[in-house]
Amino acid sequence: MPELPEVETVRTGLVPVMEGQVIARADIRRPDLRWPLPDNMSDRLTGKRVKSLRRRSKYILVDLSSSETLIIHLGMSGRILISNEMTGSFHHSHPAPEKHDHVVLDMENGARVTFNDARRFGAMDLTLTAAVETHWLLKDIGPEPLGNAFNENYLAAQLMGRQMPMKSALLDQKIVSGLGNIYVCEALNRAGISPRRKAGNLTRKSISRLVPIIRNVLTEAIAAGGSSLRDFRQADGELGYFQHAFRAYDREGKPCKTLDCPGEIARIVQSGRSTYYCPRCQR
DNA sequence: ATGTGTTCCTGTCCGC
DNA sequence: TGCGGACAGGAACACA
Repeated sequence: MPELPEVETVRTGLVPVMEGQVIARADIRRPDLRWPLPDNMSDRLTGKRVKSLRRRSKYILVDLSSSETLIIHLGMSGRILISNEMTGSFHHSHPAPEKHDHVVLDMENGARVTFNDARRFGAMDLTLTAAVETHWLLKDIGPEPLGNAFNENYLAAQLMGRQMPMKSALLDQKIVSGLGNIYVCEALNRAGISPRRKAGNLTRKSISRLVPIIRNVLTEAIAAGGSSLRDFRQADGELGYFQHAFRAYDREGKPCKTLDCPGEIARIVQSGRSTYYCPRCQR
């Protein structure tokens, strides 16, 4: 579930259970996700208070009282479940861990935060809070698409001279960070820009239209709680319904939703990933 | 420097 | 119901 709007939704869901709370117990159930988990991860989390939960691109940043920050990336299939102690039995307890529950954090308030990731493309690391921006995973990523640094001038400069298709350009986290396959398709459809268009060939006018469209798509998706695809494990945080607003993504063969456009959505493959677009109105 | 293809891993869905 | 192949929200890495 992992583009910017979904990650932001997860972050928002974690705030009430984690912020200001002490991590009472950290159960690291396997030593690695995409990469090895940090050394002594359990000890470095246990007893630490969560000062704040931030997001950078598709990363959740958990700032701890120890001056360290837990960096979390959900990869392709990562999700975070929140559970509370089951009452009614004499011993209050949580549901038994499920398959692919790799990291389980018990908060002092009784809430349990479980990181589940079947494919294990996700990642976690611990680093000094002061050094988060220079962490190897974060140091080269581009500006936040909802921030001021992402604007017409910036994007024009980034796209200038680029031969790659627009689809690839917007997926490139160095150009702008946080977009993924869904929201790139959606933004390009709304903007009437073909995903195959060479990035360097966009007109200035086209770029000036695209920037606010990207912002709007993301903002609307965040407001909808993100998009829920095949999995909707009801963690607080993944109740999204933006998938109902898709105009292109996963709509192959269906009518284009652009006003008065008689076209239908096509699916093509670009650098190994599905692209959905309307060949009629996206040029 | 740029752009593309491969790779990591597991689960699900679709056609036979 | 089983089996094989395609495909899945990401992105680092190797290579032209």
